[in-house]
Amino acid sequence: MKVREGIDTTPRGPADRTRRAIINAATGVLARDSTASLGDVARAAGVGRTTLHRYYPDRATLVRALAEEAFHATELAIGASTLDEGPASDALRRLLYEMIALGDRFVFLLREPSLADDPQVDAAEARTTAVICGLIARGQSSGEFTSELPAAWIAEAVGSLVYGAWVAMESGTVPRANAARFAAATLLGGILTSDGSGAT
Amino acid sequence: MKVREGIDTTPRGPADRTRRAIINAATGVLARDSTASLGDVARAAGVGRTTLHRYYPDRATLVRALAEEAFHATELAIGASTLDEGPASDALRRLLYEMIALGDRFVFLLREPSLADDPQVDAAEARTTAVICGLIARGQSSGEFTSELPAAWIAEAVGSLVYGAWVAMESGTVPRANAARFAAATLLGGILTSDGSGAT
DNA sequence: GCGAGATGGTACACTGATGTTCCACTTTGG
DNA sequence: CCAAAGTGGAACATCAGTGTACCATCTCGC
Repeated sequence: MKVREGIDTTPRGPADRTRRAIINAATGVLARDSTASLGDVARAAGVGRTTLHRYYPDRATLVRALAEEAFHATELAIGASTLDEGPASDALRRLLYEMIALGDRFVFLLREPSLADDPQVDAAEARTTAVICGLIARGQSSGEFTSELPAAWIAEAVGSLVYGAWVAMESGTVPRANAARFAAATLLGGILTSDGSGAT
Repeated sequence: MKVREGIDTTPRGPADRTRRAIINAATGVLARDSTASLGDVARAAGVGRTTLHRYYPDRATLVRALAEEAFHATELAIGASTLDEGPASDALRRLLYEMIALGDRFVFLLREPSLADDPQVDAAEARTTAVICGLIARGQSSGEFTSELPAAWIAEAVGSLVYGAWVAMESGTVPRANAARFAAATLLGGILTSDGSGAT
């Protein structure tokens, strides 16, 4: 039917609308419970299980499509953060905002067990990790970021905090509007007060 | 057979040794892949599937036992951190070390889907969260920790970074010996250099 | 109105995990 | 040495999720 799918977002008819609905709902459901049945997914998408299978014959096919979509969105988010421009700390802040805005789509990638040692996924993950590590390294060599922590760890911390922010939003611990700001403040400045220690 | 189990760690016979082996192996396997079959768990424990069922008739029973064990270990870790003593920042550092040392057992709690809305688990989680929030609040009112971030968010960040440290260790990104130190440095001080910005 | 496309529901076969039963074997303690 | 406890394997019934086939219905654009 179509040449490529998932790359351009123009809906081309009712079928594409359904496909979108499935992708979105499935990402949401599976991000929250990776053991959800396809029936659950179909119901969440407001679609019959038959229809779901018509678009994605396999569970594996569906998961793969979701992963590609999620990775694509992640790469867009990274692109939108213009990591090469301006101070590294500002760039990192932009990145956190964009990644947290990904919501479901980022968390799904972390939580879906079948993606754990998929070579395709590993490659995509390595690509995005490399970009983030590049930003960290830039910040380190410019003196903005500490060099006492390895860039790879900091990149991992970015992911963890984005995940933590999602969980906090999900559970209502933190309002959506504040999550990104909190995460950025924590990562960049830590939680210690600048002056050091406790005056009464 | 026994009055209570899991509370005191004295092995009372070969049966208890087996029980330990199952608990440990199961925690490790399920923390890494929550969809692992009971056959996988049994094999990892070096035990027949029959024996596994003899100790834990249900998968649900097994998971519950693992969760109780993990929570117990977490509470021990919190206790060992003596959160009430000394500067809050030191206490928090101790907590991070202890929690990261939990390894599998903490991660299992986060990753097992069936624990998601178990009331029993929620209650236990609320208890530990409250203790951690208490520590954060102490640090905030003493002026050690910033008051611009809600304590609940910081508590969430603690969990996220512990998780991130585990992932980093697991993937070999960070050596086990450094993980806790990195996580503590990140949380407390952030990644910005103290002087502010980039001199060449 | 009508045919093409899209959908939902029912029914069915299949599969893998699960939980149980039974039995033979090994180890342990007395 | 012997009984009791502990174990592993095979065999089995069950079940939920999965994937497929078929058909009735609905809604478009023409």
